[in-house]
Amino acid sequence: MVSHFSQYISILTDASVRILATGDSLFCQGDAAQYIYVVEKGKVRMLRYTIEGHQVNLHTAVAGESFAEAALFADHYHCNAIADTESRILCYSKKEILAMLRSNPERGEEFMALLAQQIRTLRTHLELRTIRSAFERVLQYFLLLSDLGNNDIIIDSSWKSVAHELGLAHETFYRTLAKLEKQGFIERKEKTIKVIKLTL
Amino acid sequence: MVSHFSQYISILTDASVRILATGDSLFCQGDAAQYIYVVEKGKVRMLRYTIEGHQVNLHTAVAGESFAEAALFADHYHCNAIADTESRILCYSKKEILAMLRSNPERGEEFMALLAQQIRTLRTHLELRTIRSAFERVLQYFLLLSDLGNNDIIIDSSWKSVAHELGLAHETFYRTLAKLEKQGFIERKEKTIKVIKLTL
DNA sequence: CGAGTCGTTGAACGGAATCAATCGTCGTGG
DNA sequence: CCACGACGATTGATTCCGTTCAACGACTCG
Repeated sequence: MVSHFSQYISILTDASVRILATGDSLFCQGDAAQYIYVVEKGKVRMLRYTIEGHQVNLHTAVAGESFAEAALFADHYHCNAIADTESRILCYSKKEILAMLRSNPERGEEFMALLAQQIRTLRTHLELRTIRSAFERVLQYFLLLSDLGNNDIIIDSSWKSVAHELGLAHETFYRTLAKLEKQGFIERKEKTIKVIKLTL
Repeated sequence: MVSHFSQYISILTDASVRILATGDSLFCQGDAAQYIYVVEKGKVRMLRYTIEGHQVNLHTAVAGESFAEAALFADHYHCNAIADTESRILCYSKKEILAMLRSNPERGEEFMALLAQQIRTLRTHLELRTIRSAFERVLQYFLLLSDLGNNDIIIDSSWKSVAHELGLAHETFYRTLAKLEKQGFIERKEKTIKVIKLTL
């Protein structure tokens, strides 16, 4: 989720800059993978399309995050990236990055750690998706967030996007929130702060 | 999915061996992460538990695969690993692996590629889970498999485990298979070979 | 030859998606 | 400044479809 890679990547290599308007495409599935990216400002959403044309969101990278790192070791991108809002994107050449990682073992290790972190995050998401019940799913989501920085959870994104992240219709998510609160599992102060009450 | 890491890891570092009976635990969530592993024989399933005590499978590593690589960069394991069958496991010390990766940039790069591959696999799984309709989900699954080695797909695992991988009840999966065949999207020769007919 | 499991199909249930409507807020432009 | 549109948050009613329970044949394994 959080990427610290962007913080040192910029020191070592030159980046070109791309400005994207809302809805602009950065790359498409199948394009030759030449760059990896850091969001300086804005939001970039990665998605694929099903046969019926439905969109499937893979990830949304926000300011400060790098993305498409996995493309370092692939010939082409395996998804599409479009700007969700007006965005400023730093583009780092794969070749330069690879050269840097090769010549600089400590940075290489940091990069591995970044990849490992992403794997953990993805596994966690996958774990959530295997929970069928919306109630259990949302509860587990909060529990996972809570044991990182106990008790109080602050959600900075909109409920709607959280619902989407959890793979639930937003209506279902709202209802589930209300149910969790009614049954005393959570408490909601204002719209952004959360407290977990029970872990049973 | 497929890990080639195991093939060269054994050349460079010594591994201790653990023999597990069916149901034996290799490590538990929260244990200090000291080793990463390769399945020499058998199957090891990684899982977590929800609050209600339900099991959530994260991954099943089979013979030849490495697993828990992400733990290289974590203090403790974030899931449980238990043997699904009698298994023989090679255990590699984190410290030694890290030292090897540090001193040997090419191997480090291979390892990064392995992690990147896992990220791609996980993303694909996540993508599939966001498709609500069982019909589309299964179809998309076959399409993803087919554009790796076009047309014919050979499934080596049981339908049941595929169903589980897709997050579907096996009954639903069987029905969906039949429906896909009836509508001409796929063809089934015997139980293991598949042919995709339409991509519309 | 049972015991166990996979593959398969039928019937019924439940719960999440979907459609729909309301309210509040925020930003935008006339 | 206010009207307007856009969107998030919320709740109600209905539909749909995947799960679950159940039963059966085929096959393997001990």
